[in-house]
Amino acid sequence: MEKTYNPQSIEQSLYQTWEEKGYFKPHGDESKGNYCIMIPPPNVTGSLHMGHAFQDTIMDTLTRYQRMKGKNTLWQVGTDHAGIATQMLVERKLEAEEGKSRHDLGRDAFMDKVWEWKNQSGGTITSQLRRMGASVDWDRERFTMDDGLSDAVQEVFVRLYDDELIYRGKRLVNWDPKLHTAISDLEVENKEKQGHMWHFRYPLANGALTADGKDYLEIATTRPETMLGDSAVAVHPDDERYQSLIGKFIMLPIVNRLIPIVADDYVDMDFGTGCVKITPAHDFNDYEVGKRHQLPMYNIMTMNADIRSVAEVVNTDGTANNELDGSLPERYAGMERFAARKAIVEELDTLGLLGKIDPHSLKVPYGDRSGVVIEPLLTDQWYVAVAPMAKTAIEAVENGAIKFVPQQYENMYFSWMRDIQDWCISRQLWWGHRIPAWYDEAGKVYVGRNEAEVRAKHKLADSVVLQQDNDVLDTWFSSALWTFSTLGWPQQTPELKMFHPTDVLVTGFDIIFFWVARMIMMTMHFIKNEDGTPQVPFKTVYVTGLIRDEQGQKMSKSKGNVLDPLDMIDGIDLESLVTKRTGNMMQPQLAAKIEKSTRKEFAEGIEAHGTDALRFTLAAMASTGRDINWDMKRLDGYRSFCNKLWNASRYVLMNTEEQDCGQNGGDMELSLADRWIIGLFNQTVQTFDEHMEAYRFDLAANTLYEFTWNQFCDWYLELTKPVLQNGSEAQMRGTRHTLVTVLEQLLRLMHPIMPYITETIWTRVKPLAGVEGETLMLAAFPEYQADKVDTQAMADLEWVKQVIVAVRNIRAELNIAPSKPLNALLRSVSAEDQARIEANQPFFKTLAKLESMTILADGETAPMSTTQLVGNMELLIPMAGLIDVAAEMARIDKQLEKLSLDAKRIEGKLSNEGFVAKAPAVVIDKERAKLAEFTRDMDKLNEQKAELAKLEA
RNA sequence: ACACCCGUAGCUCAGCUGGUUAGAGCGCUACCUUGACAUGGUAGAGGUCGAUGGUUCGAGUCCAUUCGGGUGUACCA
Repeated sequence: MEKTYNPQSIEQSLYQTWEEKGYFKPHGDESKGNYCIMIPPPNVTGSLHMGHAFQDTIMDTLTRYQRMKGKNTLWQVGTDHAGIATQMLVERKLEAEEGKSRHDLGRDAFMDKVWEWKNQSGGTITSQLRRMGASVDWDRERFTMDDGLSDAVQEVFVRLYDDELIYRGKRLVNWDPKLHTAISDLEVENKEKQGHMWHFRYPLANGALTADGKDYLEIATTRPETMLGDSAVAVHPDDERYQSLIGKFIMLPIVNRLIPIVADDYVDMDFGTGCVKITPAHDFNDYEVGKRHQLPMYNIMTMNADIRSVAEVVNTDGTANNELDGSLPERYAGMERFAARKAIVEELDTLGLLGKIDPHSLKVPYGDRSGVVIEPLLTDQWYVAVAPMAKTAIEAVENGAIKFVPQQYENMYFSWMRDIQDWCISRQLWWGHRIPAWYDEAGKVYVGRNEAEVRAKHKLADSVVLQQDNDVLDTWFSSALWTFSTLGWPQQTPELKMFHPTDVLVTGFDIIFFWVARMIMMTMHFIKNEDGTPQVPFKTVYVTGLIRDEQGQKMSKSKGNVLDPLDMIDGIDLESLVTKRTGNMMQPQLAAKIEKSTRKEFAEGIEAHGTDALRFTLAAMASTGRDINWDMKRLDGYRSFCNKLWNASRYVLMNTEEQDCGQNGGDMELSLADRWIIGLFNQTVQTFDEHMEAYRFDLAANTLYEFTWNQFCDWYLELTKPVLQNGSEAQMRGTRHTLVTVLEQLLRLMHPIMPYITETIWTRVKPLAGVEGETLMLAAFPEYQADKVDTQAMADLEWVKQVIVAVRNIRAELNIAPSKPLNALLRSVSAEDQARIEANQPFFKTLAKLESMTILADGETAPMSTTQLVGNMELLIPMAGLIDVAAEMARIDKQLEKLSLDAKRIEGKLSNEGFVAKAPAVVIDKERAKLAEFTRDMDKLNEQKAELAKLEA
């Protein structure tokens, strides 16, 4: 093996081999159970970011772990067509390259363009997924718009329509005036903005007066332009100021429309004037008020959110109202909404109807894709009536059929699900699943899998012209079917039976509503268990936090703090990083600042770390559900860890290759260290399993780190040296055997998190360990074996370590070179300790450089020494002439001080009657033992002091 | 407004159902090129666990209040 760990030289070719050999596929043997994870399909437009890298690491770790445990394992991969995102991207490209809009091309030609783009560039993210080492089954890769998934989408739509869970209607929706499509509530981001509250005076009609004699009502609004669509003014029914006016009318200024004054509980008497303008076609609350009072709705805006020349008047039930006059002043026709706002305020001012204007902070809705202000607009859309499905979906989480990790996210899920609104699923886009609905010339709607089916079902003559709905479905509609559509539904495939319900969903908290909740609803509606009860899509939802930058800032292109996982793996020089971060920006003016901060933070660029180090870092940082502040230092540290493992393996190979490791029999004698490391390894396996079970990847990673570095490397490898240098044949064989077998097993244990380095080393180690198998990926995961844990050996070796540490302590304190041999004197040596000393001389000689260890007889006086306590035993290093008595006294005093403090605390506890009476016996015994130990140590230290004093005198 | 999360060493974080002397990594200090590894080794310094009050024999851990930071939902026209 090369002297230095070089991930680049091993990773990519190894992945290729794995993929070619088909190791990622489920093996089909169900005897140990099945295991399945569905990847959250990334957008085809996307490229890998830290969040993906994080989730992919977790999913791959789980997948490899379960696969090695022998389960029939599938990690299903695929991509999402991402309706709006992809369409926007291709439209921008078309505009830039050909100066054309999608409308110039027409629907079919544009769709061809998108497919062309998808086929060319849609593979970026999947090739990046390969770099992460993801063991997904590529042969089963799916795309939400491929034929099979499109069939599933159609089937679901038709069945939901037949079940009356999908309906079409004219309702108020969140309208994106830039993208010209409806969007769902979830795609709206409410941002706090500073705006104004304008007060208007609406004249009362027919000479009516308020209680205090005014001939107008004062209303307030943050969106003056909507007044063109007012159809009432509401007051609270109990409001004495206005009770007499209920049922009377307002003459709406500018439009001169007579609108009623209605009473509604929605109005807060104490807020403002207690009078509210009601604009049912442009405000969600007003829409509800309008429905209660059967108010006509005046839609005053176009699809661009410009003012119409004539308002569209719609009845509460969504039908057109042809009786009421929707005329609007000509001067506003075609005016952009914010210009209209200004103009209307000015006109009201001119009319003398403008009251005060207060600064006011309000939440303004923005489209999460377009970034423009969303307008509530009356349009015809398709909806899913989710309430009945939500009920089942809530129960599944309540009764534990689905668990969230961490559990706190269940709150979020419940609160949203219990107040869920119908889901607007139609989008006025072209890229997506076209809605399987057809209209005849009278506008009557027919839903079916295709036109022929519709005609047959409804017995429509060929002469009836049918036109398919132009809209497509929300992207999340198809994603909601992901767990079962990818397994072949609506066919009852063997895969569906094997892998559904899937085991765990790994995803970010930000898409619990978008995706997780809807997946649960859809799946439970369509997929049933053998007993007919609804089947869940997955048993566990593992929710990840966000990966932020080192300052805790969200990573974003406009902040220029985005880190690309591939740059961590391969490294990147500063110039390329600057170019990458500042190129192709939406706001080029930020480039200079980003360049500056990038040059400061990454003056040397980013070094290559390799995939394994990145994966280990992500696993180690994955503590439950909280956001992670990225730390480049930790990545460095875990690359060092890989290097450590690499070099430890080199040591093992160096001492075992072409040597007798006991593969072919022969006498074997295991040293204390051998038996200790075998026991410790087994305990490590057990701990690792427990952490994996609990989805504590951070603790699992720490367990590996601690064992590998602090025990295996720091102690065990050192402890093998004396054996390999001076041991007997049988001892050397035993230690070599332990070296290769423990390393071989350790590689298996680490493989799920660090697949590349472990596989690479394993190919070299396996023949020495006498192991068959062509890949570590498919080797059996280590199992905890209780009988391999020799507790006596472990206690003995821990004691040996303490003695060695004690000597090292003395060396450090007295500044004695590690290479200088020392002679130790021992006092208060028990029979057990004496046996330990005799049995482990080689360890003391090599690791502590102790030339001799002499046991002092009872009452024998020791020469001037410095002393350390090891349990009951005193270890003395004679230092005649070298010792600074004052310093030694001070050192002992310091220890005494600490001990007496601790002892006092325990004495206090033990003299507390409540403690002795109520604490469990085990705890009390522990405290007593501790106190005895402290007292003993203090006695010994006092004796040493006395001795020192005597010797000096 | 409601809900949830976080506040522990200089930094980033563990600390499970309350019970050794509160841990890790990085950073820092001193020493060490010892034949696996300087991407290393040995030894160390560093914390009144945000604050207050309570429950308890015992609180970093449970409860209440409070301060600071964050997130999600819903919002008053």
